[in-house]
Amino acid sequence: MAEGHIRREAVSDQLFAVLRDRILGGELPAGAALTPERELAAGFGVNRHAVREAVKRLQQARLVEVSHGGRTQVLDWRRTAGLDLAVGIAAADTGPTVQDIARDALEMRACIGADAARLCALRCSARTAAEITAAAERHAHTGPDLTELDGTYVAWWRLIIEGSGNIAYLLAFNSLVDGMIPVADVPADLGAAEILDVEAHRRLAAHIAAREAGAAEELARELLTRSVPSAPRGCEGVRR
Amino acid sequence: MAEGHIRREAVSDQLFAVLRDRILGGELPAGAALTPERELAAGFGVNRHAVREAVKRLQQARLVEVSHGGRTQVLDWRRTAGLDLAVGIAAADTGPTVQDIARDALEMRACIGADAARLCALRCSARTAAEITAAAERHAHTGPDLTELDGTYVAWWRLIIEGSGNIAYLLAFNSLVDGMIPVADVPADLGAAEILDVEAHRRLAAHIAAREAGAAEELARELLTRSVPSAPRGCEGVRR
DNA sequence: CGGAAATACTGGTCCAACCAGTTGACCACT
DNA sequence: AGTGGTCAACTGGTTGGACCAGTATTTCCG
Repeated sequence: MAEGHIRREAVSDQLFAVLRDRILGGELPAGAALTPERELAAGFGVNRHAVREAVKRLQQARLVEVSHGGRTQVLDWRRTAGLDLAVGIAAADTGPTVQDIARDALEMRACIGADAARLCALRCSARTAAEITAAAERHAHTGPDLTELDGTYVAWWRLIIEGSGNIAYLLAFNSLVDGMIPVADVPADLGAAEILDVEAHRRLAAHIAAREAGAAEELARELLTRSVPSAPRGCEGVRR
Repeated sequence: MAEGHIRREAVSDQLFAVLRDRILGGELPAGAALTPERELAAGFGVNRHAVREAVKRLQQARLVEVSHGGRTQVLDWRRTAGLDLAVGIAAADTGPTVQDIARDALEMRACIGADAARLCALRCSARTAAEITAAAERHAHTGPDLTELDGTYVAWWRLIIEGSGNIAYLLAFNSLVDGMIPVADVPADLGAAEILDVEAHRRLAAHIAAREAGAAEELARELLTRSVPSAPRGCEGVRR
């Protein structure tokens, strides 16, 4: 069972990744016309249906605009693409580095997590508050395995986000968790001070149970910003 | 030309919407097996490729998990789906109402917008700060047309978000703007006090230009929370 | 020259296979 | 009885070709 699973990636998935990276990398600039499906199929030596599946995904990611009969146009991803694309941007070799994206995601996590803690203290049921307390305790007694710890930690935060009653936060949380899996190094490096601080988790759970919204928000923000590198990055924000 | 253009939605798009709503509506619970592609094609009277394109989109939205040879499994969207799905959730007749989603999105907008204003004051270039000031002025002199006003207002906020240098914020902003278009009623109702307060926009731009991060954050939060209904919604947060 | 018709694209859909994995029933062997 | 292998019947993945439905371009007539 030690053997790694030999996963053969589907053709349309590979194609999607290639086209996505071309767009995010600037090789296909906004406004340009995407190569026609038939040409792409011929060029990559695959069937047109596979190309169509890939293009359909580009369309859903709002990276292109497809018009029946006309040409498929490349959109400006900075203006249209959604949060689910963060992982793809990191994958593209051009533009922001993985570290940049990771920092941004951590910043967003702190911002949303703090507000979710506040809302959770305001709105969650007593039962949910008890669950959060129990989960904090469970996390405190989790073995030294870092992967396992990370799992219980994420599960704990999920409870808080769910308790906030804000579905947008929940979905954004999903996007961040899912997108940061391939960038798992960062939490391992900087997150120890956050994940291992059992006492802070207990206190945050207590704040929520006591309905102390302000204190919960403050503590959550402090806890979540420990992992955010306060790097003096380039002055002009979003770079290409 | 008076006839409204009869836009024939693509078959795969309709199919995607139907399956998505079935999943979000709970008709296809998490863990259940999706009907095989061939059966779906036969049942809907369409070609299997159209079904495949729809399923591929479900997969990208992380609503299902497809395994070659095995059955396609329905996932728990509350644990996997990303922010781009917010609009779909509102469309499903079961679960949260459109008002719920709108409130959540407005809350998230306030949370991110405030932090983006803070970061923008800290990190944006002088040129960007000048652009933000100019855009605020431009917005102040925009005609009484509400749609037009909304456009300049969104454009102004986009500058601030971009100036924050956080790509995650930018993408989430895109998701929110894009997702709230079909729910445009809410801003029209409650957003007047926010959109029309030209003076506050000028002050916020000035705070950013003066690098007063704290003041910028505070004002942005106050401005953005005007539209958030402080409704005493159900106690237990995320409902099905 | 202007505008309508013909033409050459592009994406959208369909049919009919076949390849490639998974599953489970069945049977032979230990 | 339990174990292991074989095989048939699913499942999704891919291919080819054909045709429909819109759009863009060219052509050609008035």
